[in-house]
Amino acid sequence: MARLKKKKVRDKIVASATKLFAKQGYFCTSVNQIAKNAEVAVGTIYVYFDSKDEILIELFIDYFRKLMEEIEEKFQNSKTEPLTKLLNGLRYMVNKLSEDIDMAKVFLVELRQSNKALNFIAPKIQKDYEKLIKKLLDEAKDQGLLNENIDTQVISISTFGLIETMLFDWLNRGYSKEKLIDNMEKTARYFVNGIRNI
Amino acid sequence: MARLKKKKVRDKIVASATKLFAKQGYFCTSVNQIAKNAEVAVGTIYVYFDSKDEILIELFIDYFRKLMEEIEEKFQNSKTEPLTKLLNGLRYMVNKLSEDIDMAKVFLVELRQSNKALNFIAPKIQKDYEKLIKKLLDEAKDQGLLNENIDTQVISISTFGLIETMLFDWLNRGYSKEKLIDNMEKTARYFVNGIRNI
Amino acid sequence: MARLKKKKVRDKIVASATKLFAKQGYFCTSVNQIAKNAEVAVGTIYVYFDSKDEILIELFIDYFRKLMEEIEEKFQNSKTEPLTKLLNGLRYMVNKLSEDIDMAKVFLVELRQSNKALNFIAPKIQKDYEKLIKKLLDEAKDQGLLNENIDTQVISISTFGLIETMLFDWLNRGYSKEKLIDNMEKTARYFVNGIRNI
Amino acid sequence: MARLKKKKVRDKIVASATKLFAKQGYFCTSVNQIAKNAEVAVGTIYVYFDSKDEILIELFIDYFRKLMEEIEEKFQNSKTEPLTKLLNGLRYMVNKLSEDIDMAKVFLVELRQSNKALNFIAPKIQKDYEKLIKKLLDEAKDQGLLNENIDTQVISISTFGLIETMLFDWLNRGYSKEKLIDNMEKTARYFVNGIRNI
DNA sequence: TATGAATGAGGTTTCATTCAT
DNA sequence: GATGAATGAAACCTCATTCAT
Repeated sequence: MARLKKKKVRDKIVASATKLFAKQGYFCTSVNQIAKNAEVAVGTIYVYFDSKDEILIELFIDYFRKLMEEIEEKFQNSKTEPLTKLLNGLRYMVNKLSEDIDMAKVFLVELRQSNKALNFIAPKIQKDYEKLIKKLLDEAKDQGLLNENIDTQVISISTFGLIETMLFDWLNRGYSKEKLIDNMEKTARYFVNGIRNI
Repeated sequence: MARLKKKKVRDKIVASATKLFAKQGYFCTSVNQIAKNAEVAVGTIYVYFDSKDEILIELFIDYFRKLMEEIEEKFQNSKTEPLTKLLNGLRYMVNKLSEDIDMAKVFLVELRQSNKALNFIAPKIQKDYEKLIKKLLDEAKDQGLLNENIDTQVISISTFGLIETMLFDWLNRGYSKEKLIDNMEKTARYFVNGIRNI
Repeated sequence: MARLKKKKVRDKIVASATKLFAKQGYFCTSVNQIAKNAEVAVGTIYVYFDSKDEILIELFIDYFRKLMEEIEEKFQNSKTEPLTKLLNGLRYMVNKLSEDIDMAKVFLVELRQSNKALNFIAPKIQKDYEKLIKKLLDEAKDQGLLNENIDTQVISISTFGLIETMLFDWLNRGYSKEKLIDNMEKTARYFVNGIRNI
Repeated sequence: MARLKKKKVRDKIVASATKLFAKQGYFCTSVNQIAKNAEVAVGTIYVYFDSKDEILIELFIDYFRKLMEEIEEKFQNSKTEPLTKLLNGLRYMVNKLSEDIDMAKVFLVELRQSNKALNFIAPKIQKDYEKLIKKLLDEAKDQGLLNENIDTQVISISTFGLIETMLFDWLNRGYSKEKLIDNMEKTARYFVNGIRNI
């Protein structure tokens, strides 16, 4: 029971921080604001986190690990053709992030901050993503779906960027989620068409 | 002569700010640091700029306007095939930005900050870019180089994202400029291949 | 207990501010000085007050409300003749203010500053004072002690001014408190003689 | 001609300072503002005045000297009864100050500032005023118009205060100049009635 | 005389963090 | 664990004054 409550307080803080970071950015959000919004005292935050930096970091790691696990599971279980898997994966990620706008905003903006703490996290996230994609592409190569001299690393980087870009544009212009998914589908298809062996 | 000196001081401030914003980010750079690095007094900064925000904004506008003008000129003067023009343009932008690493960093990171100031600038920059690209793509469509149902807006957004992504990856991993250009070439070719009418 | 301490810190800040505002004026007193003199950290001041302005405002309101309540009580309880009440009231106010020189100085000087904050406070104080005096004078008129065509509003304004002037002169020239009270008695008597119906 | 221009520039500065001090107060007015408003360069101000303080001081002295000279002349030339002269003098001063609202504001507010510079000037002004009034009252005493044990010093102080108060109230509440003059007449008559020997 | 860019000390305020309760 | 008053370094910005032109 105590355990449960502990979880609840921590979650309230994370939710509050995510929301405020998304709305105002990391630097324009004060720990006092996070506390007030989470309906706890400032001191309480420091019971669960060592510093303001830590909130951001843990928030990221938690979210991204879950996302990666979900994707990986999707990739492993299915027997679909690898390039279709890739399209599905990209759609899934965009869809998932679009369901938690606050997280998406934090993900897009703060991941690029040259914040001391994040300097350490951001590359790790991207590396995890790349490993996933490269495995898929190697599989595709093995099946002869990709030309031999296609650079799989470049594709990893690019697809990550396309996800970011599409989300960022959507957040900025505020159109419907359907339009976002449609845009992502299109750009992913263009790109995959470009690398597919014909 | 006085005019010349005035220009010089302003330029020193802009250079100092760009460098520091790139290294530490906007929020972790203090006006005092900018002043010290530019070898002027703090007060001098406020002779040329109304606020710290203004430095960032003017710095962006100045740089981006120049970049856009150069690209536009390249596009207009040449009689090359439109899709090749697009490839050339993307290469040119990456090349240009890679030559001023500090500016590139600021461009990639701060443009996403939801700062009051930037909320105003970022969309304008992207809109300028889009207009340029769409004109090119419409030209390509007219010449039958693109399939009729290709979404030119999505392509504009995507190519902007690919430039950002490639640069960001390069800055993070620190490989050679040749490798960066090569990566950009590849991803651009993949993408253009995907939309080209065959 | 915590409550008690909280009250004490606030009081220390108010006392420190009053003293320094009196000695140096509002603008020549820095928040750092107030903090140092109150033996608290600068930040502590902003726990209790929103801004430097607020300190001045709250300090005034607190003091003046108390003073008005005391006078009102004196006026209501006594069955003395109204014009004697007036003389007593004026003497009481001068006496009271002379006992807290710092407060008197702030009262005399800062009340005239056209500070945004004070523009709001000063009129309120004077209105409260006027209401009190006019009630007394109307009473006197009813008893036939004042000529019918005496302007009670003018008298309110004037007596307020006489208090201010006598105090200001005393502070400037630094004579004994007895002399101050004596001067106030005299001028009040001259004035009341001038309006009394004979 | 050069002389004339010199005068003109100085006057422009004084007029600008008076206006701004009246509107914003001494401390909230910057030298740059004064310069801009006077349509001269900042440096020019320091050609004519040693410091910001000096502007305020000279502005006061200039104005008050003229005012006193005018009153003195009025008092000397006339053969009117002294107490009527006093009433006339008070009316004249209020009338004069009410014609230059900016100067009146500065006069009323800044004269009380514990500004280092003015600490020296304010008493001098009041002393000049007192000397004038006491001379008049002594004359009245000699003619048997005042009771022997009337305190002429107190009256000097009080009448100065009444002028200030009436003006201050007028500025605060913003009624017509006729009403101001009427109020001053009334309060002066009440007061003089109170001291007149009957 | 007149200019106005340059100065830098000092102003108010914020805020991540601590610690006694 | 939970609290929130207290801290003080450091942030941005102002402004009276100077001085080379």
